Amino acid sequence: MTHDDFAFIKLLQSRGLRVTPQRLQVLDAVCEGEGHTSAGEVLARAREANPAIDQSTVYRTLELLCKLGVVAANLSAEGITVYELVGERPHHHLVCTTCGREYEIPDQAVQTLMEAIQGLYGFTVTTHHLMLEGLCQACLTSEESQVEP
Amino acid sequence: MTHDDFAFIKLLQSRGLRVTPQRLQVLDAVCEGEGHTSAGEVLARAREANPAIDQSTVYRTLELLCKLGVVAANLSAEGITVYELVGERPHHHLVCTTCGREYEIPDQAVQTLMEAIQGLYGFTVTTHHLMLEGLCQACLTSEESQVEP
DNA sequence: CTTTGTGCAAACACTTTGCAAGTCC
DNA sequence: GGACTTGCAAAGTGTTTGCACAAAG
Repeated sequence: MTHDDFAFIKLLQSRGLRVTPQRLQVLDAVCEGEGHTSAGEVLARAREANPAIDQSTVYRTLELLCKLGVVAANLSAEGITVYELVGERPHHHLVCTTCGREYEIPDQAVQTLMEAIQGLYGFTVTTHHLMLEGLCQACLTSEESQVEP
Repeated sequence: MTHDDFAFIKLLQSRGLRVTPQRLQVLDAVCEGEGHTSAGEVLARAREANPAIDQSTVYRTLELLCKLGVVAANLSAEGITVYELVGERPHHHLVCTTCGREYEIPDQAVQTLMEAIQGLYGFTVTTHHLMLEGLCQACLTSEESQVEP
């Protein structure tokens, strides 16, 4: 997924925020990443464009992007915060623990679970993004076909 | 939920591991916590019994307890690792973001989701414990009844 | 020119590690 | 006694903060 610099610039301006090269570089860096990107990866990627950019700028900018609703923050299974562009539709991710690939799944299946929880327990789930770990089909079949050592 | 010191001692012995006061204290500390307990809380609680116990001992013991299958580690929404005693049945947690209370829900509803994911995407989810954030019924009604400031 | 944002450096919280001394069996 | 554990202290992550200088509007 790619983003729209122009829309982002207008968004910043509409809030009275400054348009700086660093902000554009951080947003670019998040976009370059497929799926979820850690702050460290964003920093590394942003430094390709601007070697002088500081980690604190990256963290502050990511926080800003979250507040603006441009990116979303989530916890990875290792406990570090990962970021991704906010798309049009809500969705969730399946992360393969073997190959590391990420698969997007639509919200509807999960929505059913959330509604069931609401109905049964009167609990309104506000977690809008799940990252489920597991084994993807490709890794599963290749694992079955070989004898474990 | 409480635990069985005797069973734990036998488990340690059966593996050729030493039974030390620290190990019992850490297990006690995990048990004293309702629901999920962070390593820091375990340390604090264990120090009530043994002020000299070290943080590294707590971390090492928690790791051991996980390996033995006595406790399970999970990530909290804030990204810190939390521990809980392994109960008989698989279950999941609803954590209220307002009052902090935790509610246990049985595995079956969630299991349906996992099976649906398996069927639709061929992805085998290995995440066996979910912590969903949200608003519990009590907090929801008290929030509705008062005007937001 | 004023306000906002950046880089720098230091501090932070949580967790892990190496090693000598202590403890369990 | 010998192997396993602990405490201590230090280092390692990932993240946050205070502040002077730089840059945007």
